[in-house]
Amino acid sequence: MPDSIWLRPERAARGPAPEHSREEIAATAIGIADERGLPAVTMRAVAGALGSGPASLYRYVASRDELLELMVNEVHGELDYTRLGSGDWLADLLVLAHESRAGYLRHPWMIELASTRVAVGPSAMDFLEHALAAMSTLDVDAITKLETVGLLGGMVVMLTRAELGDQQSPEVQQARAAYVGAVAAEGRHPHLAAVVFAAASGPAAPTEPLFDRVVTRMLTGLLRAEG
Amino acid sequence: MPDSIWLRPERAARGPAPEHSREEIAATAIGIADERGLPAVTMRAVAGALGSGPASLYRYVASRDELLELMVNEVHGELDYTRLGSGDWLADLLVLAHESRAGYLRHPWMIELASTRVAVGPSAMDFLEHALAAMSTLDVDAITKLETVGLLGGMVVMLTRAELGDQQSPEVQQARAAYVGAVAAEGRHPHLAAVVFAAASGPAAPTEPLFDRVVTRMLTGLLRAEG
DNA sequence: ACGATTCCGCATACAGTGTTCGCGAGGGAG
DNA sequence: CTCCCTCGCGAACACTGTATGCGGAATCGT
Repeated sequence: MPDSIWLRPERAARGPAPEHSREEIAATAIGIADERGLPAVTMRAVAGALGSGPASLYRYVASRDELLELMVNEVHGELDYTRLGSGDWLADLLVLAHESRAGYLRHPWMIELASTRVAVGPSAMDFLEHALAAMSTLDVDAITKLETVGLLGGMVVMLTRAELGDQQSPEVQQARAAYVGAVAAEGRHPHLAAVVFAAASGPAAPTEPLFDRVVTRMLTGLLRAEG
Repeated sequence: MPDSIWLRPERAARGPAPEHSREEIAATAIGIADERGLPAVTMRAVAGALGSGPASLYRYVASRDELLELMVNEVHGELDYTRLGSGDWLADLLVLAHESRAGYLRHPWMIELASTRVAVGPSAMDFLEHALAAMSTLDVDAITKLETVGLLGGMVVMLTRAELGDQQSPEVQQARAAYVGAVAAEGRHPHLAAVVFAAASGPAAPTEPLFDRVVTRMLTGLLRAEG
């Protein structure tokens, strides 16, 4: 029995009205994730922030996964599409990429979610529609366009993750740095040692131009007329 | 206190010898993941397959995360670098990309792990060393090369995930398909509807050439002399 | 050769997770 | 008004990862 939360009515036809809306639940969960990270988004925590017990949440959501879907959808709903319609497909796709990136920067935990699951909700459908609209003048078959949107989304996730840096705890970072340093000092990885030395002296390169350059390269490569 | 498993000696200086090796533990966990998926890799399951209790595993590994690190390292150790050394940096990087992809295809759960954590272990260091060696003749600064390796790895993950298709359970897939169909039929997403229609009629496009094309495009874009 | 020391294996237990069951109460449709 | 459906939720279950403390074996220093 196919059962998507987006096909289920938010309010039942009969009976008392629910005390919370999906939007409110999503916003509450997002608040928790923003300030304490994704692992803190437990059923108990969200229910508690809503002022009720864990079991009550299951009246709105069939599983924790669906709760996460609600959160992702809400963030996708924050995106702004008013800068579209330039007439240039590449410019429009870059706008979409930047909007997407902005969402990830506002809610870093979204990166982890976007890396694992493919967003399928009302807001994701709107995003997809806009992306396809941007490519509507291109003479490429529909499936390629769909793949392009998928790869573009993945690329934004990758680049934004790199931009945000290591998401791990300081102890893990320190442990890894110690190990990499040991390997570099050990002498059997000369190229690695050179990079470690260079990274220790110079600061991180500016990431802003990298984003547009990489995305543009990929898109033009994918959508070249020759297919 | 920095504490990486790769800096900890596998066998202590004194005391009895451990009954299992890290390699054996990793192989056991990999076996479980291969046949029952990553969530089935619990401390109890791995310990049970090794013929002991859960607490024993913690003599070898400080946490479940470290167990996963062992698994990732083991798979990276399967890669074959004998096809390198062509003299052409792009060809060599493509070989590395294909080797990496082969590892993901052999162990699909690796995709999920690679999406979340950055691999840092002996085998990952070897991979990195080979990648940097391939780019050694290029006149690009070291940090850019490092970024390139990271982006290349992420790209391979993305493409291989797309190649493997939806990793979700059939019920979830069906539910999502039903929802997308409903949105397409609803009429307010014309471009989406067109793609859904096209996808329903034609089969999936050949992914093989896509892989090389996308990777090549990205690499040449990143490593252009103009930087 | 022989203690002293150090580490291994493991039974047990704990805190915390997602999730289910079953009930009483209250609102909406007829 | 009445019936029935739905909501909220206390309590419990099956798990998870992880900590503790112990007996005994292997190794080192002498």
